[in-house]
Amino acid sequence: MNLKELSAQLGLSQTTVSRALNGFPEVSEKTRKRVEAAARAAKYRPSPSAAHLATGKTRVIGHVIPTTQHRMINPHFSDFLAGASEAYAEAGYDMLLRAAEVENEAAVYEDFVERKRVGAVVVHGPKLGDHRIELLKSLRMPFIVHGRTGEEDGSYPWLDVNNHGAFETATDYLIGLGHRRIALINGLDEMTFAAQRKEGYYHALERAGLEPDPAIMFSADMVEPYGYEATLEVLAAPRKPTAILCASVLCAMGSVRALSEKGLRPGQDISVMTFDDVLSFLQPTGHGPVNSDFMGSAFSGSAFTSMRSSIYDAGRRVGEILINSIEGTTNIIEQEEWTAELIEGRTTGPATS
Amino acid sequence: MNLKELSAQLGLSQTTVSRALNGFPEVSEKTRKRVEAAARAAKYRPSPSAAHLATGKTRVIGHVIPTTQHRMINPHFSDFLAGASEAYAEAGYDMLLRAAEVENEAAVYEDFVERKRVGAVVVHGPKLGDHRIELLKSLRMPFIVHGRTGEEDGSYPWLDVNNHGAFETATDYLIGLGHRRIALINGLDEMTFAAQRKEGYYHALERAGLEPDPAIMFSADMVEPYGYEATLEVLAAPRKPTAILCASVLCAMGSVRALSEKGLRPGQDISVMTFDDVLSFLQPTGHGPVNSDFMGSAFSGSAFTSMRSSIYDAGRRVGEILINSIEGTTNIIEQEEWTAELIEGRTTGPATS
DNA sequence: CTAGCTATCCAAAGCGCTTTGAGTATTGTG
DNA sequence: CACAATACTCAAAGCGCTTTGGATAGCTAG
Repeated sequence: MNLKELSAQLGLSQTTVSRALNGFPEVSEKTRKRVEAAARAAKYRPSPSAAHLATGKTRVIGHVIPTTQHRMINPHFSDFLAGASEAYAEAGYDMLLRAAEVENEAAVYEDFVERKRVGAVVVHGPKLGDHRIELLKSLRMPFIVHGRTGEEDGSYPWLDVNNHGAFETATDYLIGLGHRRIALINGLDEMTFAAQRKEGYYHALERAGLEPDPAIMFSADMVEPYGYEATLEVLAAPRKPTAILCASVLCAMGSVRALSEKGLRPGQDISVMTFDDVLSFLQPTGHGPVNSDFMGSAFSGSAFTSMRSSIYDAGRRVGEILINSIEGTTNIIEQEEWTAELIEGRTTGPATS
Repeated sequence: MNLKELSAQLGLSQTTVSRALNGFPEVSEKTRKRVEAAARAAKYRPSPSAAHLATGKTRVIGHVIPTTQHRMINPHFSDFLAGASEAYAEAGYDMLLRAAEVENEAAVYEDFVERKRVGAVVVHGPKLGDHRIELLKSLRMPFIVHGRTGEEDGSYPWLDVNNHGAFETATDYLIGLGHRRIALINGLDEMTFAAQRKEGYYHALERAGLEPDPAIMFSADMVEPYGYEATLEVLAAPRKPTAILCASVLCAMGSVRALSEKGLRPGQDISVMTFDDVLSFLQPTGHGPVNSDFMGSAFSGSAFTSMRSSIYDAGRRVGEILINSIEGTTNIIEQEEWTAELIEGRTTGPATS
């Protein structure tokens, strides 16, 4: 069923039907009702391609997913996507995913613009001084960044968590427990979030009169084996740290694995603290297996002492902001900083050695 | 730059330019070269919407992601998507994601068809006797299933791993090590893959003259806390099993966590075996942190004894098959069964007690 | 009673592409 | 050399929608 058929069936022109359906004031309430009823009955749905061609607007948001060794389609990324796609769906938008090698990401954006493939994009994993921001501005493609580039010039929209503050708070917390030597298992240094977390960590150490030690600071993609290996190194360090601060619960899981292999109990023999993105596959299900109730401890739920901020919620909110900005009348550049919440779990305790 | 401008610039008609670019034989090789060069120089790219409108074809593949408590956008799902999206990108296709509640999935497919939003879809997480297959057939929407519905009637395309065989092999392997009591931490019973795995497990037990015991069989969404909780139950069982068979490395991680909390060493005090989807965030990075080389053991890489089949590769292959089928001339219904590979790790050993 | 509004509705153009049905050179054949 | 076949090329229609620029009818005001 298309517009032509529907309007023929109603004995109206395409113009009137289109206007009735799109809420224009030039059509009487009576006919609008009639049109809407008929459209519903006939299951009429306008073709997005035709609408796009006619208006130049498309209700599709693009995301490019990088395809390198640093495969970023990891649980963090996918939880974010889940949140964003729900926001899109509620607003009648769709999410378009395109895989591309990192060095080709610019070409993809150009393609998006030239073909008018999407109406906006969200930028993932911003680095310090990320080129993509300028590119998108010059292409006049609406966008929002999940994270920041480091330049706080108010010139582009973003949503980010207060990484600096989160790691400063975490480090303060550990110091408050008496820890003087705290290992840092961080994300990749070139990523803004990791750089800012490291700064927060430095800041807290400095205020406490502690010297940061590069020998117990690590930087890599936040995967489980990394947390494991880095922790083994930490344990082999000449002066063994009494606490470990991780950038992701994935690393922290690896860390705990290494510890238990060495017979160390987190929270007692050594403290482990982490940033917690509330990854969905680590949450208690609320369902549980057939013969068990499940609302107990969960790995990331209550076990880890952590700085918590849901990346799923961030995705949702990013979607909302983006859609508001491309639909909305306001021209303000939204920048939203979330504060991670300190959760006291069972993996930290007073410094022992 | 659009077709009209480009052809004006070349002094040719739109017809000729379009045909030159789309490889029609009616245009001389000389003009084709000239057109291609000009198109490249002008960075001309045809509008997908216009092409769609004109041809009725759209190079977009739809995926619907369910939004319930059983949040399926988990690492399994996202690794699959990563693989598929790469296959799409290479073929010039895009991936469209739409979030929907499970009970609304049918409505989404109807919407896809009615609006011609996508050219094909891939069906995730098939259940026994899944309704979606018949729906898609009746809607005449090309599709492929990742997994199976249980009906092996050759009437629809799918790609799946040999779940039955994988769990039969795994169980055989454990029995071969002397285990007589093997716990099963399975996926959700209504999912075909879980049902088939359970059958494989039953089959092997039966051949060995062993009685399956519902008290040590679990069924739930395959998340980490589930593996943890189920393992605690296993350990509390009247007659404690000597081995645990998990449906995902996520469960297995939870299982190992529970074991180490109880002071049990996997592979020595108790055996743990799992299906391994080769999830990307559990693989060794090959990069490693600044001060370490990383090619050591990885959680899922070499540690677990497992039945291994990459879900990322499956996504890639599904993408390829689907694109071939919608572009191709052949009309055969592709059905592809992969065999999971037995990997001997360090989490299994002879039965002890 | 009629000009001037307002409230409704409509025909047709246009978005950027593909494709049908012809038209014009160009070449080969008897 | 005439005619048919071949090789290129093109104008125009159409995909399904939105939107511009009227047109028509019903009312109010002068």
